[in-house]
Amino acid sequence: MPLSGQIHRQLMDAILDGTLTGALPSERELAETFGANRHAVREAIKRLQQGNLVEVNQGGATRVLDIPAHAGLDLLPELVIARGTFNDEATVGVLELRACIGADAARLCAERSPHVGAQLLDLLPHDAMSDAELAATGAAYWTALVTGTDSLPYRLALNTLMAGLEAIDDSPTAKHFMAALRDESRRTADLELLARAITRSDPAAAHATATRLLNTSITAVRNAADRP
Amino acid sequence: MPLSGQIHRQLMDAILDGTLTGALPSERELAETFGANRHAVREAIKRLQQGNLVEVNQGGATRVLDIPAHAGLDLLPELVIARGTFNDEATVGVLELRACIGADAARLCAERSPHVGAQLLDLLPHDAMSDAELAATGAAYWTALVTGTDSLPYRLALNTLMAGLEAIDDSPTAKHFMAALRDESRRTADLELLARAITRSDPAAAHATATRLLNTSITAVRNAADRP
DNA sequence: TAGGGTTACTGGTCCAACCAGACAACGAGT
DNA sequence: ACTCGTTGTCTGGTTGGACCAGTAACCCTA
Repeated sequence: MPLSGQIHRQLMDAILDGTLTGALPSERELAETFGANRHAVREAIKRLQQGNLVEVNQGGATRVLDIPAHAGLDLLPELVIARGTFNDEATVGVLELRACIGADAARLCAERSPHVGAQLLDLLPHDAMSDAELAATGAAYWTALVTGTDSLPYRLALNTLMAGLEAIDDSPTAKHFMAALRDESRRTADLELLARAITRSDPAAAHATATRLLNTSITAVRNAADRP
Repeated sequence: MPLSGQIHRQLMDAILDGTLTGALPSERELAETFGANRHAVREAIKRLQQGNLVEVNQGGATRVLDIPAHAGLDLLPELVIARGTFNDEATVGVLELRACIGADAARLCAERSPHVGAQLLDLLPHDAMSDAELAATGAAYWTALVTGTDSLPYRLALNTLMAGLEAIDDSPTAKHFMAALRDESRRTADLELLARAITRSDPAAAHATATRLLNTSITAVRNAADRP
């Protein structure tokens, strides 16, 4: 990993930990403590700034912002694996958000792009698939569905949420989450039902089926989290 | 605006225009064409990288990524005012997303934090309010409601969506959008109904009321867009 | 013609300055 | 003793030039 990337990560972790609050040390100081050049530090800070984690003032100090009040959804991947360990609460939140948006996307897709239903039928999982293939097929399924909404914001929201969920892979403490998501990808019956609802332009059925499908994972994960 | 910020903006615009595709010119070239130092260019590119707009490879070229496939929701502000002029289609998408998430947040808030209802009653608009006060009160209302979901992801989603809608301010071609959003903030009756549904822990009513409230703005905006 | 090595390009890092804005400490005037 | 302006020193912003570290294309050889 490039040096500026390492610095970015360490600063990010410190901010999410709460280790780093208020005013950051000066760029010159940070450069010295990290044993790096000031430019490397600046590039790291530029990325934090882009993520609305810090506020930079020429002449004044760079300050850490209140995360819940200022950060955007692109923080999800960091949140899910914050503090080095897996963060159950945040991940359930991501799944809830996904259920809400996914169901609405299904509705819009049924309204606007019924022809996508046929594509979705080609993206149903088989029993013979490996875990990796399963994940890829699942991602392709939802990508196609969301593309059918004809709405770039929905598409971007899917990207952001999937990035958040992919962060789970990096954490060994999250096996039950992975398992629950795999189980969801294997629910061929519901996935097919959803595809057919879209094909026949039935927004209400699409919404209902998607809600059921996506909420099942949430309860599965909740149960697994309670008895680990 | 800092120089690196200007460069960032120009590159971003060129990417969203489709003017800039495939491989970017080298950092040294860009520095020369912008009449700036290479470090300034690098900082701009670091921000593009953080937004998943470009892919940087040491030794190889920096390439523009496929935006719908890779960018995240934090791109919304840029999207709404892309190409210098206002982008109706994207903005309607943002409103739809907001309606979907806002209604779900209302449901969760009613389930988990009924006490927030009282706060919301204090954040109802008065007739005497100026446009700025109205906007501030509206923002505070939804912030309090989303905080009641006890879910950081929902909070971050709100931040991202509000950032997208605030970008409208910068565009003079979007008066009808501004007007529609102001009208929404003035719908005291529905806002109060929603607050009371939350107070009495009635998720279904909260969801329904929020949906009605938020969808009204969408149709209002659609009508205004058709007859400008 | 197929292979490998050289070379010219890419981004990554460093150093050492200097510019520009903010802010606090200090001293003159009241 | 208090107020207010000046000034010094801190902050981030920008510059130039140099070198390291990869990639990829090119050319020369077997």
